[in-house]
Amino acid sequence: MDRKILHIDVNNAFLSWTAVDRLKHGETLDLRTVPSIVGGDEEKRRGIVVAKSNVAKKFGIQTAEPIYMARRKCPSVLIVPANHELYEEYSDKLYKLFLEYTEKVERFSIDECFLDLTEYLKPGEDLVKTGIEIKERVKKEFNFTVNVGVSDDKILAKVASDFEKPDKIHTLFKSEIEEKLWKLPIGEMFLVGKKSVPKLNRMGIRTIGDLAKTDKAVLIKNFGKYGYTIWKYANGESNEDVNYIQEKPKGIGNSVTLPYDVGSIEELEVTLVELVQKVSYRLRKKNMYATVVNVQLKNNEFKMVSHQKKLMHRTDTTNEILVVAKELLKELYTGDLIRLIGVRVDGLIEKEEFQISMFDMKEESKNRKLDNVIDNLKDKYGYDILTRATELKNSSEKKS
DNA sequence: TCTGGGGTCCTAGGACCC
DNA sequence: TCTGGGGTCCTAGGACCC
Repeated sequence: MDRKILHIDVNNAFLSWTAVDRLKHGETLDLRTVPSIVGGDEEKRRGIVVAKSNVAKKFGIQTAEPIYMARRKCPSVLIVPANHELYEEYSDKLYKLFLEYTEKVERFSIDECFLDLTEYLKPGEDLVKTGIEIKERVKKEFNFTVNVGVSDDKILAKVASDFEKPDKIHTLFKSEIEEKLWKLPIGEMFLVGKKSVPKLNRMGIRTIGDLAKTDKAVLIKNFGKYGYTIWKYANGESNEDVNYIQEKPKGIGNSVTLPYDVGSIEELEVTLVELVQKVSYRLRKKNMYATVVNVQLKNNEFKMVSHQKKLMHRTDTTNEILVVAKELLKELYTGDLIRLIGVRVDGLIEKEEFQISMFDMKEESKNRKLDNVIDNLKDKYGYDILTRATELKNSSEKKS
């Protein structure tokens, strides 16, 4: 069954949205017309390029590279901070516009959607024309541009939207793969990243066409399930559906690169508490319980380690998660200098409103009441309104 | 000059059970 | 004198995406 799919991707999303927002607030310079980047805070050792303007790209600046490198390539590059609330606002606007065309919209990331128009085009309406219409409407109504990929296969639509940027529409129907897809280097394929490219190259696979024509049994032997997946993608046979029903998250995590390498567990615990508070707050906002807690550390040599623990019973309270997270940190910590610490909750399950076990009522009630009070204050006055006693203690210790 | 943060999915090995 | 095999659950690590 052939589908009618569009993949729509915002060009330089974070940078474009920042530029549009600044223009709206009276700024006269359009960031998109100069070498500019959205970057992390260098003083806090988070200095990487998050997004770039096309002008910055012309200087060879690449996403995810350290800002100092970007500056070396273009000393006059303008650096603006990230603003996730703003991005969510623009992402929502875009999503709502897409819903005018079909209810089958999958939000693949903050700046990318798949639209399934299979059953939504009226007689005489054309998929490409609809794609052009959406592209032009976004430009006119929101003042930023998108790329549109058009196909009868979901993954091919995604690959197509990546072809030539910005503000372009491309088709990549199954009937066009030999001509348009197979000549491309293997790394252009969705899911083929920098670790897989050399492995495939060693097997003599350099283009997507080489991959498509390789015996799938050989790929499965060498890469397992992944080998079969990319073989299907290369042959335009992903057959994946547009998942327009919003799925519940499977895990929630926060991590932070510390402003300096930390060599004591007491100091790590201070950040651990903050992370657990943030993660458990988000968990409660989603109305979910966690069944697994996970702690990660990255040392000053960038080596990542993690430990996780399945809980005896599901929970959403700060204290219960914190107790386990502290145990995991103790297990993990070997005395290295630590650069990053992270906390995740996994194995999330939805809260059933009317089935609260006796255990919850007895054991959790105190924790839950405390969390409720704190959450309500955070909702009302902003997330940073409250800090725990441990954090206060630590900051006063530091001052003295 | 020094490398972010939020996710998903897969694999492999060990424990444990029948 | 040697030591099954299948299934599930749990954990650690890694690849990939934006």
